[in-house]
Order: sequence, then C-alpha cells, then structure tokens
Amino acid sequence: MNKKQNTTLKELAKELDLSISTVSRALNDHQDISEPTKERVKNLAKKLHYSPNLFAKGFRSHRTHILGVIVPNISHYFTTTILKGILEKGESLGYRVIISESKNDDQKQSEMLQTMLQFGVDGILMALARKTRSIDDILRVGSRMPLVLFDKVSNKIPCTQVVINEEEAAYNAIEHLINTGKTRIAIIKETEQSFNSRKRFEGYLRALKEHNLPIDEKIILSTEDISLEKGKMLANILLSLKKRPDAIFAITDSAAIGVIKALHKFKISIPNDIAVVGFSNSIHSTIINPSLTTVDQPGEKIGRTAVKYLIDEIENPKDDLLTRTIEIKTNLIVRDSSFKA
Amino acid sequence: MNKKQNTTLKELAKELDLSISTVSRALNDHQDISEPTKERVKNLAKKLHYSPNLFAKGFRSHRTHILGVIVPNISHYFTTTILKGILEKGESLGYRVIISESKNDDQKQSEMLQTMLQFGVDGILMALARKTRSIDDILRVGSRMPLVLFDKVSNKIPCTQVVINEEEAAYNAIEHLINTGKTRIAIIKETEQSFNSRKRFEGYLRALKEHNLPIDEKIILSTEDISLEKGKMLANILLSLKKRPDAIFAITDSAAIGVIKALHKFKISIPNDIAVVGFSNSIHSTIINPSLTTVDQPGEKIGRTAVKYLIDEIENPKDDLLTRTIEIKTNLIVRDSSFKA
DNA sequence: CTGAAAGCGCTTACAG
DNA sequence: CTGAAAGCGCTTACAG
Repeated sequence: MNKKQNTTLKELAKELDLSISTVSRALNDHQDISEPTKERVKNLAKKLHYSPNLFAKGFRSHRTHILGVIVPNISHYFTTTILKGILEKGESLGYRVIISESKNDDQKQSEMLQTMLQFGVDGILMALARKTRSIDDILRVGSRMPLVLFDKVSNKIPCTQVVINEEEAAYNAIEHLINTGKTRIAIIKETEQSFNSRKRFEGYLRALKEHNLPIDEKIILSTEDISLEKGKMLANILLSLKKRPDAIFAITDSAAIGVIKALHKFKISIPNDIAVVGFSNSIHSTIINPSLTTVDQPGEKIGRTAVKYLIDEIENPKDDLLTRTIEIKTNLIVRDSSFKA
Repeated sequence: MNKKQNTTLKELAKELDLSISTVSRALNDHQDISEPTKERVKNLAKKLHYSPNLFAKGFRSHRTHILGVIVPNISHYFTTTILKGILEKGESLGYRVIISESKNDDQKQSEMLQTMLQFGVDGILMALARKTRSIDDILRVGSRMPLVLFDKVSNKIPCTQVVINEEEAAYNAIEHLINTGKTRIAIIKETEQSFNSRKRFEGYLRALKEHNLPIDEKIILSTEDISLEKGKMLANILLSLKKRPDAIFAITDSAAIGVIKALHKFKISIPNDIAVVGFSNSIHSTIINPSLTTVDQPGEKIGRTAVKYLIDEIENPKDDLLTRTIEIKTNLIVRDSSFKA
C-alpha cells in the first residue's frame, strides 16, 4: 500500500524556514505569533493538507479525546438510539467514540474496561452487563478516570448514573390502564432483581395500592430472560387462570409482543378483553397489530445527557467521586393495544 | 477526580533496579532476557496492574490498532449486525473500533474521514452515504491507508468492496414467486440508481426474461426515499391498476411491510391474491402478520469479512491498490407472505 | 516575536 | 544478558 506519510510540523517548518515551535504556535493561534507569520503558516498547512497527529498530541497532553462506550448488545434498537445521542453530542464536543459490546458477559466486560484503559480513553460510558459480579474492576476504573453509567446501572458503584424515571413510568402505565377501567392487571417482569425490573415493579405496586386495587401474586409473573417467546409462554399461563387478568403489563416490548401473539391465538379481543402495555417504544410497536401502548424512552437524550456529564467530569476534574443519579422523563404512548378511540 | 496515574515502565524499572529497556524487553518476552529477570518483571507488573500505554506504543510504531468505521445510520438493524461482526472479529485480532455516523450526509462523511485520519486509525471501513458526490476525499484517504467498503459501495473507488450477491438474491426471490404460480410481479425500487437498487432490479429483469414473462412498466415503481410509508403509497397505486399484480417485490423490508399494511386495508388475501416479498430479513419480518418472505443478508459475516480483508491489507501492505469485490451469499427465507404451507 | 530543548511512554539498533 | 540513547510528533516553559 502506497502509504504516503502525513505532513508534519517538521516539514512545514523546513519549508517555511521557521522553527517547529513557531509553526506549532502559529497553528494554535498563540498570541505571541505575528499575524503575517500565522498567515504564511496556515496557508501552507492548508495547501499540504496538514492535519495534526492527534495521537502525538494526545500522548503529550495525556488527553486522547477518545471516549469508551461499553454496551451489552449493540443490536438493540434502544441501545442504538442512545449511541446516536452519544456520538452526536460527543463529536460536537470534539470527542471520538470507541464502542464495544460486553454481550452481557461479566468477563468480557472487564476485558473491555482494561483495553479501554490501555487505549487511554479520557472517560468511559457504560451500561452494565446483566450479571455483573466483579464490581471490583469497575470500581478500579472509576477511581482512575471519569465513569458514567446509563440505563443498566447499580447503586453499588459511586459515579454519575443516567437513567429514566423507571418507577414513575411504570406507575403511569398502570394508572392509564386503571383509568380505562381495568382492575385486574398482571405484570410480567424479570426474576432477577435488575435495577430496571425492580423499579418498574415498584411503580406497578404503588399504582395498585394508591388506587386501592388488590395485589394478587397469581398474576405477578417472572422470567429469567425476558423475551418474545417468554411473553407468549407467560401469557398462556395467565389465560389458564380461573380469574384471568383484564390487562397485562410487560416490562419489555418484546415480551408484550409475545403476549399479543398469544392472545391472537386464543382470539381474545385486545384491548376489550385484555389490554396490553409494553415498555420501550421499540420499532416493533407500530408494526404489530394492534399497535402497542408502551413507554417511550428517549434514547438519544439519555445518550446526550450521559456524554455531557462525562465530558464535564473530564474537563473539570473534581477531587471526589460524584455519586448522583440523573433521571430522564419518559412518556406513555397510548396506542390500540390499550385504548381504541 | 482522583486520577491515579497508570504504572509506567519507568516506575517498574526503578522499583526493580533495572533499566527501562530491560523491563520493556522482559514484558515483550524478548529472547535476550533471562528467565529469572522476566519472572521478576512480570510479577511486579502484575502486582502493580501495569498495562502498557498503547498510545505511546502506537505513537512510536505508527500503528494505533484502531479501525475507523463510518456508516450512514447506526440504528438500522442490518447495520448493527454488520457492526457486531466488525467488533467481534476486529477485537479478536487485537483492534479497537471507532464508529461514526455519516447520516447519509456527504459533508459529514468527509469530515469523519478527516478526523479518522487525524486520530491515526490504521484503516477504514465504510458504507457510503446515499448521495456521495465528493469521491475526491475518499480517494485521497484510500491512497493513504487501507480502505474497505461494504454494503453501500461504488465501483468508482478502487479498493476492496464487500457486498452481497444483490442481483442473484433478487433473481432468486422473483423465481420463487414464479414457482408459486405468480406471473404478474410488481417491483418497488429506488428512483436513484444506487448500487444496491440497480443490482436488485437487474435480478428482477433477468428472472422475468428467463421465465418468458412480460415486463410491464406499469408495475415497475420507484421512489426517492424507500420507506414503510412509501410502500403503502405505492401499493395503493398498484391496487388501483386495471390489471393488478399478483405479487409485489419490494427491495426493502420496510417498504414490503408498508405494502402488507396497505393490502390489509383492502382486505386482500396474502399470499393468495397478492404475495409479498421483501429484502433484508429485518427483525420486523416475523412481527408482521403474515410473516414476511425476505432475503436474509448475513450482516455479521459481511462485517467479519470486511474487517478481515482490511486487517490483512494493514498487516501485509501491498504496493498497489487492490480493486476487488467480494460477494457474500444470501438466502431467501420463505414465510407466510408468499407461500402458505 | 522566535527558537532550542525537554519531555510525554514506549521500542529498538547499537554497544558493551 | 543488560543499558544508554535516539526518536516517534507534538507542546510549552525558558531564554533571548
């Protein structure tokens, strides 16, 4: 490969018969340099397509202007919207973004953290892998450089965390169902007590309590790995009950869609017999019939917010770790699966 | 922020009372170093969590082990599967990946190329933005470092290109429809002559010709920006024809889903009255009812292949630009929208 | 207003 | 088997 070298300061200096220092300063608009010199330097730089070797720059200044991002799965639509926000905001603030997948694997996650460190990223943005045990590695990284968690977080890690108002979002979803006249509302959640699942369940419980509805363990279902298939399965279980629910709240859209598919099979009218509400406003929610009522999570905003806090911590270092949680508001999108106009 | 410095070779050397050179060589398993010394060095390195500053390393060796990836839109499912392949294969070969979105914007794309260059990436993987005019910038980059295009490519750019067998895939899709007894097959394609749209259209034409079916301009529809909405719109046009088609091939899944939604409105039986075939095997294709027959594009394989060729060009530099096209095979996934068992 | 020199953390040809 | 020294491309305190 005919790898032409990039132009360097040295070459510019030689060509202009100036010192490297002067050229460097001229390009950085240093006050000490005269206008005419700046002109000359900049013109040649443009002509030769000079662009600074950011690697050398970063190496010198201990700042790479690279951010590391670790997410469990890059193919989840919600994740891509967060990444969009991170890329957009990050780039507009002069940072490049290295993205990596943990595949929900603890081990992989630690490895990624390690290489990110080695690559000298200025800070790390991360959504935790599902079963994160070795908090140690994360804590170590957090003590060395700015770290911001988003979406999948943990209060065991002292750092800035950007999440949605999970509890309130679930509360609003349930309240909407109650307002449409539903009184026996089932929930499909995760077995494992992830931050997200726990909060959504809390919202569910609070809504029932505040509206004086009974809480029935029979219609509180849990699954290890929540998915479309599991949604179908658990819907079948709910349909086999003597006292069927009149609404089903699934804490993910994929499970909710599984529920709808199961209800279709039994010719159950949605939402009249049983209403369905999901969570995420995934792209499927308008493809499925009836269209799915669901909680819209503003992914891009989460991304932009997370990166904004991270860069702030990078550029204005504080002495102590900031433990704070930023909540992003969600909206319930009412569609045909819960309310037909 | 309590930014503890990373351990450096210097510190290790001091602690062990060795020179920096020796420590460096010991860690790299250089043959000149004695076993006991290697042991001592490695043990201390482990204890102090030493990890080499890859920035310094890369800076010295002119190799960053970072790859740049530019895609039009990170939220497309197909794109994320390619990225998955790139990340997985790239990481397994010791490379980190910087991802950026061009948003189908020519200008943005050039900027991204420029910053990638500045960050000293070792090579670039790219799917072209829709309306790429300024080939110049791309050619300049291509002459400076390994460049591999995938999915959205152009034969005006001399480099390795990884694509799917677009023409053959479309041919197979149409032949499948013909085999199920369809004789009047409409196509929905892009107005603009993108590589992908053009190839798929060629496959469509060849299939009709080889099966001695007439080609009717009335059922060859084009749209500027192919989308679900446009699929609906164009399906309506097809339904208003005196001689309706008995099958519709849309060159994207989203348009195909729009078609299905439109057919639903008119209570048209799918596939009996009109069959529908899409292209991509997007995640929607099993959510929609009836499930969509479509061409599966193996995204991860495309990603892995592209990154493999790129890294090969990085590690085994050739003197001249390689112009070659690698075709990845696709599979037609037959579902209910074209054939009910 | 401009330049010579040190140094960021590492590797490696050269010397011993 | 080990070390001193140069150098990757840049910035910046120090000198003039």
